[in-house]
This record gives sequence, C-alpha cells and structure tokens, in this order.
Amino acid sequence: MKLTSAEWHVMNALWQDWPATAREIEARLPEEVAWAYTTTRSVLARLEEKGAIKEYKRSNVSFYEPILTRRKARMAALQSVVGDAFEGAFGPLVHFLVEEEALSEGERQKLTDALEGREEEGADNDSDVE
Amino acid sequence: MKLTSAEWHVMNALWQDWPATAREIEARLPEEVAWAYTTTRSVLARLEEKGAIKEYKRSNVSFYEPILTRRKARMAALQSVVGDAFEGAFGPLVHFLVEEEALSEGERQKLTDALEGREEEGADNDSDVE
DNA sequence: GACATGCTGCTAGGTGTGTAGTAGACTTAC
DNA sequence: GTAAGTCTACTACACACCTAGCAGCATGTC
Repeated sequence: MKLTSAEWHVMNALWQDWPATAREIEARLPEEVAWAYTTTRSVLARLEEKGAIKEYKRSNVSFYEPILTRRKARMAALQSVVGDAFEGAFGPLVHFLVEEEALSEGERQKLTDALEGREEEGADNDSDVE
Repeated sequence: MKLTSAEWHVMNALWQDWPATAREIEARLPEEVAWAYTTTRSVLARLEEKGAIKEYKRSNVSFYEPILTRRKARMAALQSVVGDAFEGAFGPLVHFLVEEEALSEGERQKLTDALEGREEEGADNDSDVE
C-alpha cells in the first residue's frame, strides 16, 4: 500500500502511540504541518477507506489504530522509488547510497557493522504494528 | 526536482541516449508502458515545462535532451522518501535495508565491498548529465 | 434546559497526474 | 499537386490528492 506525503505524516503520528483520537494525532504532527483540524480528519478518512487504519467509536469520539505496519509501508515506499529510479533493484540503490556519499561517516560505520555482525540481537525486529 | 512515475519512465529512456526524438523515446519505454504516442508527448511537454529537459527543433521535429541529471533526480527521490518514511535521515533507511533483508546475498556482498574499498576506480562517477 | 464547545459527516474546490484525442502543418511518394 | 503519413500544438477528462468549510449532533456546565 502506497502512502501519500500527507498520509505519511498522519501514519507516523499514529504509529507513535495508539489508539489515538484525531486531536491527539493532530497534536503530534510535525510543526511544519499546520493543517486545519478538518484536514487531519480528511486524511484519516482516506486512510480508513484504504484500509491502512481502523476506526472505532467510544461515545461519539473516533479512535484510530494502524492496520498497515510501518515496516510494510516503508517497504512499499522503497519498492516504489526503486522501481522508478533504480532499475527495480535494491542493488543500484545501495550502490548509489555508498557512491554518492549520502551517508555520514557515522552512518557508513553503522552500516558496515550491521553488514558484518547481523546475527546478534536478532530479537526485536519484525514486530507486528510497530 | 521531484518526478512522477510517468516522468521517470520518460527520463530513464532519455538518459539512455540523447538527443532523442519523441518516437525514439517512445520506443525505449519499458514494454509495460503501453502509451499512445500523444501521451509520451504530453509527458515530455510537462517535463520541459518543469525544466527537466530541453527541447529544440530541427525542421519541425523536436529533439529532447535532459537538463536534470539522473544523479540529482535520484537524490531528490530518495530525499523525498526518506523525509516521508525514514525520519528524514539516511541512517534509518540504511538500517532498514540491512535489517529487512531487502538485499540479496550478492547485493549485500557488493555493499560490503563498496564500503571497504571505496577509493579504487573513482573515475567514472559524478559525470554531468549521466 | 439553554448555551458553549467540540466532535462527526458531508461536501467542495484547486492542483497534479495519467492518459489521450483532434486539428492543422509539414513531408514524401507518386 | 494530391494523397498518405507523420509531426506538433492544443485541448480534454477522469481520478487522486491536499486542503478546508459547514451543518448538525453530543456533551458538559451553570
């Protein structure tokens, strides 16, 4: 499931902690997202329609929960950009990242470490709705 | 400059070899892009309007050349996805790539090699309009 | 119980994107 | 020079997306 930019904002806020009301989500949006409350609601409605979130009411107030996991959404986003811009494979993307010095030295180091010693601490990933 | 999916198709075809006519570009589009010729032209017109490509005529036939480099377009695409989905930093993206096993063993190996021996063959990258 | 407040449902309008058609100009082959 | 084909310019239209407004219902407070 591909998300739009506005939808990412809302989902990021929701993944942070849920269930959440529209007001709570609104409060968690990054500062530069200065939407009217109704805009947040509209995006939430779209997300629900798409099946990315679930809505339920308690005495007239809507609570929201993610259905789509962050992991899956990230995967879809990457697959989309890789399909458009990197010949459909992760290899060219990785090559680009390394060659183009998009990474800071620290990031590069972490990457090296991760590539070498991936086996330790293999417990906490792949959680459900992160 | 951010490109849409349709624009990526056209730009990918154009970066392959230029200057190129609309017909040539059309012929290079991936098979699954079965557009009418006029669609290709429309996308080209939009790209020209955005300043991503340049158009010039020789006796009534338009030739196209990229202005936007592949490198810059890729960077913009990544920055956009990183901004939406990876907290705005390349670190989390890289972490994700490694942890999520998006990479095949070969890709992982290449990545490791690249990270270690980045200095050799530093000649051919960073060309202009790739 | 009336009023303020806050929430929801519904509607809307502008812009971007994907896709394509039509009309007219030009070119080439007879 | 006329017909057939090819090219361009211009226009169009549906759908998605971003953003938001309005009207009405619920709720709490005095």
